Amino acid sequence: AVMILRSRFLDARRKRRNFNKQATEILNEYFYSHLSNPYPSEEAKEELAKKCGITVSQVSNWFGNKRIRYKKNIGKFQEEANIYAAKTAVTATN
Amino acid sequence: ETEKKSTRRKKESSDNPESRGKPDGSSKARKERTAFTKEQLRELEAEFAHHNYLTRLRRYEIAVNLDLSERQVKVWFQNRRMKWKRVKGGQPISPSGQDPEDGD
DNA sequence: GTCATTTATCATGC
DNA sequence: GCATGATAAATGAC
Repeated sequence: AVMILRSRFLDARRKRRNFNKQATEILNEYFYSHLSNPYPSEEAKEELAKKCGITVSQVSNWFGNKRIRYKKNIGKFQEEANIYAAKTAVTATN
Repeated sequence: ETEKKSTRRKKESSDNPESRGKPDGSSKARKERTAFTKEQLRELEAEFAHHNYLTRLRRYEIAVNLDLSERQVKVWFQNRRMKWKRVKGGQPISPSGQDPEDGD
């Protein structure tokens, strides 16, 4: 019974703009090549942010969203998981 | 003054892959996300404008007044402080042209 | 206390 | 119409 209306005038905030294709590419590469521990360190975030042309906060947001959305529906991300897994040969292969 | 945000906590490798902020299966169902009313937010923000920090007495008074738990009031102030730091430290001055948007 | 994080929800893009 | 980025309530580590 959530009868609480957020506000009459929905906050004109949250201006969302999609990232570049290559930025998403970079982020996904990192995510799927560190799938066992998708938690980039602070400096890793800074590096990703620089490479993607976005802020560190945006990198954190992206990983936060990606993690939970991946967890909630792994099946939906299987295809792209394959794609990026093939692109990167890192992870724990020692 | 050369000091900055040096030693940031790190907890990784050589121990527990899990470092921080990860609700494990040990916690009971997470509380449903409460949508605070405008009045509640108004009061909270008004109080925050006076004091960034709460005394226990004040926390109790506010909780009773707004019909919130003390925990909710506490957490709200914590989150608010974090947000304040973010906004304040993010862009103290506008380089060129202001874009006063966003900011929940 | 701070603070990265989880999670739901919001607002937008297309 | 969902995909996606951003925000905020809630949690847990420290």
